Amino acid sequence: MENTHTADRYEAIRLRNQLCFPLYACAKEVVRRYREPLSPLDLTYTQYVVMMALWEFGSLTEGELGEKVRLDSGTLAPLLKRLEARGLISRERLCTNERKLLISLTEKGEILKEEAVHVPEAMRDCLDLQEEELQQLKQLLDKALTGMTSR
Amino acid sequence: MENTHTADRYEAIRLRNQLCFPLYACAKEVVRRYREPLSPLDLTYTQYVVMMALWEFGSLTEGELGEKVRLDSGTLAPLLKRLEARGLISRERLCTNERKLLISLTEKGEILKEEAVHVPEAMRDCLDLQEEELQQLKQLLDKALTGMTSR
DNA sequence: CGCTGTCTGATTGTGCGCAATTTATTATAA
DNA sequence: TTATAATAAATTGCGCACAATCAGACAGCG
Repeated sequence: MENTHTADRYEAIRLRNQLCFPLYACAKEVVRRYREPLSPLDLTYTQYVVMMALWEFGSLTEGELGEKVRLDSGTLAPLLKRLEARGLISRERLCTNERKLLISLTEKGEILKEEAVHVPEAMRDCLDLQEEELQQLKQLLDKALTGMTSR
Repeated sequence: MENTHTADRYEAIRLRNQLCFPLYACAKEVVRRYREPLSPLDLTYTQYVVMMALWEFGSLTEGELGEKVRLDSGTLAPLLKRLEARGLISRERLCTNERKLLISLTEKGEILKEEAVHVPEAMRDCLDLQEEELQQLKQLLDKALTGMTSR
């Protein structure tokens, strides 16, 4: 027993035994593969996620938007300024509460949604997994994420 | 049919229907949670991954190391310089091929391995999943990663 | 009214992450 | 044996990502 323990002393810090490393590597690879289908829209993956939130939920304050896409103000503020500079969104203070910044789609931003519907098709076969495995993976990730949010 | 198609036109770009978003969000959250257990070692998650590769495989060229941890020279070069500046690794050109840069652990870097063995314990309950689910998740991610690498 | 504390974003600083380009070295081929 | 091509890192440029800090706005209380 002691022997086994000694032999396995470093087993837990082997790369191949990590769960988080493939998670981290897989996420990076997927984001990298979004680049091509997103290039006609001239959006990064993160910008695409932000736009999806706005397409789905309409106008949101920066805080609400940050919750949806899980980004803080340090990332979101400059990103939103870039989207505003391109005329895709507007940023305006609420008159009822000047602290809050309301993010809304411009017409140009709304129109971009039409091009965006083709992105998921282009990404369909990105992960070489069966339909059942994809669902299983999504379910596990959603569960993991929920578990981490509530703690 | 046409009706259904029209109604579901934007279904695929809803945040909640994305597979890649929870993957991306989950990976970020996990990396964030590594911060605390890694702070005694004064390593970022990426640096930890690089050190794991060196602890496991010994000396590697920058190129080989990059393959193991899936990082390119643009990320790796400055990261390795920071680790070298802290005395954890050495960087030296091979005399047989001056293009290649051999990365090796210093004694200090080797010693850090002893502290690192406690990191996985601290992260054990990070993901609120059953043992079986964790294995399933790892298996799916490994498969997805393999599938993306070979294409 | 003025004080105090909280709320909401903005800013700052450091470190990835990666495409694209550059530099230096080695291999090859005319 | 020079040209030429391939290789391996380094550098550049831009955009996240996030902790920490800052600043303005609001709410509530004396």
